[in-house]
Amino acid sequence: MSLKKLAEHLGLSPATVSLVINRSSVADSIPQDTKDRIFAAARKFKYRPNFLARSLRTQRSFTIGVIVPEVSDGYSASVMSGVEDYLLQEGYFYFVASHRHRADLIDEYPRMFLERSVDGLIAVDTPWHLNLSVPVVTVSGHNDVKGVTNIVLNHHRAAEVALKHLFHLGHRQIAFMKGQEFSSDTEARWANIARVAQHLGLTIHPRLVAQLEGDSPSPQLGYMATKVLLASREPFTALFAFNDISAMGAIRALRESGRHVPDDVSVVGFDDIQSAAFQNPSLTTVRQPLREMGRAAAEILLKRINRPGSELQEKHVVEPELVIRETTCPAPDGKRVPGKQRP
Amino acid sequence: MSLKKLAEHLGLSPATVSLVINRSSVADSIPQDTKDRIFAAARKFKYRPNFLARSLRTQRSFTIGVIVPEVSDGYSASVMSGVEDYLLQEGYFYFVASHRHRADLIDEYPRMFLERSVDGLIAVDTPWHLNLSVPVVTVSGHNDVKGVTNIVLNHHRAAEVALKHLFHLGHRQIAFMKGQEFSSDTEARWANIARVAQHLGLTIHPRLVAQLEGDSPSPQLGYMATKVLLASREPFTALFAFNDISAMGAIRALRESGRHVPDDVSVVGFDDIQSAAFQNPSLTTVRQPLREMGRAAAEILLKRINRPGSELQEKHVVEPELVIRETTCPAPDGKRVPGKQRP
DNA sequence: GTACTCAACTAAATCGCGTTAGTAAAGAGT
DNA sequence: ACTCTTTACTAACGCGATTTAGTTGAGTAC
Repeated sequence: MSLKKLAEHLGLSPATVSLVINRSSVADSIPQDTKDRIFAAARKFKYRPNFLARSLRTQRSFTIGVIVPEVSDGYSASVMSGVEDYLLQEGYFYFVASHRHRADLIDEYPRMFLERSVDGLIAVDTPWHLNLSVPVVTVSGHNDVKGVTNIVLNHHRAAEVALKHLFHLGHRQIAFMKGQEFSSDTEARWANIARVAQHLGLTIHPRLVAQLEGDSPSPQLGYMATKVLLASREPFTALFAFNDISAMGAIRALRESGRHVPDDVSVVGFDDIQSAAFQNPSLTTVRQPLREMGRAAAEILLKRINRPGSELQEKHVVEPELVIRETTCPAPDGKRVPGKQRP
Repeated sequence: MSLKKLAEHLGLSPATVSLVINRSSVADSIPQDTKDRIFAAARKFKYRPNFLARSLRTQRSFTIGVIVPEVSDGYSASVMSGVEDYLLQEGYFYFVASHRHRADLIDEYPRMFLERSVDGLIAVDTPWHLNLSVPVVTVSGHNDVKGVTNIVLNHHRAAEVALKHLFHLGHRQIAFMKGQEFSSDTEARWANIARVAQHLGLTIHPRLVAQLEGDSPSPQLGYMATKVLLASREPFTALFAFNDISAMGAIRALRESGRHVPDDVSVVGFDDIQSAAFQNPSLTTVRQPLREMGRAAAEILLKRINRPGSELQEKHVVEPELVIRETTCPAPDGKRVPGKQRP
């Protein structure tokens, strides 16, 4: 059912029908009963305007593109969930594409999105350097491209709550995991850990810093990184993992080496993915409000699309939250800071 | 950059440029050097045909709609990953929408997809009854709508491998979880469990069947269902959970009640999601090839879109696989079937 | 009676492309 | 010299809407 046929059936011109259906102010002078007739016919024939045609004409597709490392990864999926929540509610749809860390795809997909006339783009945990003709919002990462809004965690606070927690439990020999270089969070996270450690008077032993190796996040990466840590024979009583997934692998490696979690080694994760609470022992972790970050990304993007004039918000900072569960406890050697430990 | 401008710049008509770029056979008579000029100019101006216009004209959008219960749920996300894999490779893009079990959205989203001229639809774990004007493929579930292809697990085999495993380990008092009614898998799964149990001579005690209650899959649901099971005081030595997520909750509930997994109670999950392998103890589970199911869905859908004449494949069955890990062991009461136990 | 206003519409252009039917010019055949 | 083919294109319509700049007829003012 097209506008033209509907108009023909009504004995009106397509123009009139279009104006009425879109509630244009030009249609103000059209009498109510004509309008009613039009609406009635539209309902009767289940008329739905063709989005392609409308988008072609108006140059607005009400579609946005989302690029993520991998849809099935819990991090991306949680962010997407928030993005979707807001977009659908506002009548927008979205395309998704997973680049799987392939540089060519990271370049290509945004172009393909533009080819398909998206009104804007959201990039999740993806290094960004392009300057496109549509608004772009990135989630996570330290992107300094002019003109893109960045939704980012307060990394300083995240490092602070985690390290202070461990510090107050008496931990002094703390091992760390560094994320892969391609993750846009890696750098900011690490810089802040270093800063907070210094502030607390903690020294980070270089042999207690393990590098996560591998493309797709999997417990396996944390497992292997922890094996390296253990092989160095440098003692540690706590481990701050890069994320919950790698923490799971780490716990397994620790356990295989005969260490008990948390009695021998405390472990702190990052993200607070769903299953973190149901690990055994349940995971102490720094929660990132991923859904909220996705929602914020979508909201800010639509704002920028619909008010092109307004000044650009370069950063939107969200706050982490320490979720204390069962993988952390006082350090075994008893170097407790008097009066400061928490139960 | 549009066709028209490109043509103008070349001193040719848009028709010619279009024919050449689309490698139409009508362009056979056009000399190679003209073609070269056209391609060179297209590259120079980075000409990309406008998808909206092309789709409007050809009535093919190279876009498909995917409807899932919730993108951030691992099950949907894994299937989507497979779907995406195939679609992008074939030059298709896709919309996603999560219905979150709201009946109105399950109705509305497919309509909105059609409004946006998708060439086909994939529904993941979603009850289906509509008969649409485009090809539809559903993943999982027992949909008997004429004209839709259904990608489905061999549920009989799934029940068989799980129950035989437990049976051969000596388990006779086995507890079960039934999925929520809205999950399209629930019925087929349960029917087959009953069938296999009967075949093995196992009786299913009605008080050892717990119902999962709640919309979004979460360990919490399994936790609560297991609490109910325990409250019945009916003894059991094994538990077949509805999925891995609920198995995680179940293990916690069992542990809280003082039971040890697997020594007191063996647990079998379903799906084999990523974190199943990294639970402690790691989860024995019936693996569903979710990615492959997604890929198959996409592949079959595109086949149906591109060969509208070909006869309809109503079902595509995929095989489950038992992954034996650490949550199952011989039954404590020693009712082993001689010569049949596996280590 | 003329000019002006207003209500109720509509014609026509446009968005960017695909496609069919056709045309003009050159060459080939007789 | 005439017809026929072939080559190398192009005009024009349509896809399904939106939107601007009118048009028409009735009513009102003077």
